[in-house]
Amino acid sequence: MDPAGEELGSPAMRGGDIGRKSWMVGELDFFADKTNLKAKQGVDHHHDDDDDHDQVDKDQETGRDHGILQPDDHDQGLKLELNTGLFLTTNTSSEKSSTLDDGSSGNVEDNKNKPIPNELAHMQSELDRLNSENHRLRGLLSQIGTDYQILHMHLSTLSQRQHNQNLETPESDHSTKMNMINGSILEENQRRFVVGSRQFMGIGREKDHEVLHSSLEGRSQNCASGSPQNEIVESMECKSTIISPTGLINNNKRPPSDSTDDDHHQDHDQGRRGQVLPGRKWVPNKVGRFNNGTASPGACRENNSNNINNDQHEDPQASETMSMIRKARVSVRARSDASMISDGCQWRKYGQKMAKGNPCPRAYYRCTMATGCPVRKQVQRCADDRSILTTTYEGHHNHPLPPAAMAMASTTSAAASMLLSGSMPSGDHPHHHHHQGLNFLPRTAHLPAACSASLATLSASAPFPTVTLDLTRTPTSSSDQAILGQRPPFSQGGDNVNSVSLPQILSQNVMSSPQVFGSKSLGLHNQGLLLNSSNPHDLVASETVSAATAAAITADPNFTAALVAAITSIIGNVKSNNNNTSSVTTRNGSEKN
DNA sequence: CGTCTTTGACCCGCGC
DNA sequence: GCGCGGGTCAAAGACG
Repeated sequence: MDPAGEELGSPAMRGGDIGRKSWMVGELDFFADKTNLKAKQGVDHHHDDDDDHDQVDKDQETGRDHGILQPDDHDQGLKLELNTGLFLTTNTSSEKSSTLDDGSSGNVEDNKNKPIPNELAHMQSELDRLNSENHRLRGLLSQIGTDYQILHMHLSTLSQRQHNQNLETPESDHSTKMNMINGSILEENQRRFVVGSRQFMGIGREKDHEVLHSSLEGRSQNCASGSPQNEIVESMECKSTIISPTGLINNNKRPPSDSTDDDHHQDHDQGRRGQVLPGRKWVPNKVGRFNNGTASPGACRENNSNNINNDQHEDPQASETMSMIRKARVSVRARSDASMISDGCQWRKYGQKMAKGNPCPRAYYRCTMATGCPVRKQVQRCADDRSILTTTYEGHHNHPLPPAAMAMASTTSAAASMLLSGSMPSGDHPHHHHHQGLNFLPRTAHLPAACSASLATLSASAPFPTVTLDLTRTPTSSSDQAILGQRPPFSQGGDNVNSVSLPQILSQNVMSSPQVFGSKSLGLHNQGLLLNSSNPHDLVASETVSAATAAAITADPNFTAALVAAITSIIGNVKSNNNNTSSVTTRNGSEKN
């Protein structure tokens, strides 16, 4: 974490500031804070106890400071879950009462006659239960951490081996490259989910958290310095270096001359200050165009041809694939009154055009969090409904991101993962499909029908394949819920602590950004976000999102940004789960093989 | 004074 | 070859 980030003050950096606070939230150790736990129980069972009011007030303050749902959320069970960081208990009163009744054989009359001892007994039993749950989860977390480390080492080894093979045999098998790419995407998703759930749960020692965080940030930063450690996570982003020694399509690595420590410091300084340093300007895209494949369509095409022409060792199919990755776009539709959604990154407007067929101008922004970052985004209001804001992201960041921005940035990788599933590059270029603007999936898309038809669409229209996430639509159908609740493929067995569900995402972001989400979170949970699972193993499949909830979500642009990223990741994982099928999904949800 | 936004000009690819 | 549309550049003005 960048301590100087607290200096962020410009409007453009507030998103990053929010994201930074989310990490701070993630460092809270709810499990270690037994007084906190006790206090929560006091809130749960002693609403009328004046002695606890002070503590409740403290909890309220704490909750506001850290973005925790407030006790005045009428759902006390939910509050308890969030403060333990897990959806361990039911939030329905009936289920809660049944839980409490489990430990007592007495009847209601007995409770009336002996209210205090019974309540104490209940508290004690509840405390014991939570402690045991606590202990179990610690064990699970430890196991997950260990598994992750092992997996990461394994992938690193494989990646390194593959890297060496690629260098030895330039015309390596395309599928192998694809495996590397997809592997990196999956690994990235997994990393995010692990970290995200860890952050959400707020469990684990702070030291562990710091180690993990620094490790992750280190990997990200090391990518710029070419450390072999990064080749898993960054294999896709750094691939261009391997493919093209000329650097013509070097999308994410600055030229060696730029990768100095001074530049790193400058980048960080820029991020801390929330503005471009004096004397620093955006690298002209005449450089950028040849340095990345994410500029204008012409630049992309020019870039591709340059790349292919200048690297005789390049596998044309792999080159095309990489081009597709770089050109893949993620479009987000969300209702917002703001001029653009806040996604944690720092943007600079560089152009505005009137697009044909839309009276609303289209604004062009580029990321200014680091010199030469190739990421751009377009923001335009929908012609039909001007309350809908369409934001299209393109490219990959070449710098470490604040958590909030990291979530959104991941959409590109997820999009690439989706777009690259199957055999897209095998001569069946998406340009040939030309189903412009429809919810038509090319045959390489494996999203479940309901998902593609409602929440996310893949457009293979030229010149860029685009994933569109429509948050203006409410996921109310059971199939939608199934999609949103689908367990990520890396969630193993009965352990769901590293799986991420929509409500977890919601709660996570509620907790992450108190200034923005603190009050709204109450509305979210009161307006139909149902967390009605008492069994953690069934948690993911049992959640629904109401129309009111979706409305509340989409009304908040910041919230939308994080949500979109999370949904995209889930969709990407759903895709991975369905990777053995090949289907075409039409707008009405029917599926053809 | 430095940074950001605005906006007209320019470049490029594509379709006819 | 020409026109159109999308995307970018860069000078000038606005802003703090």
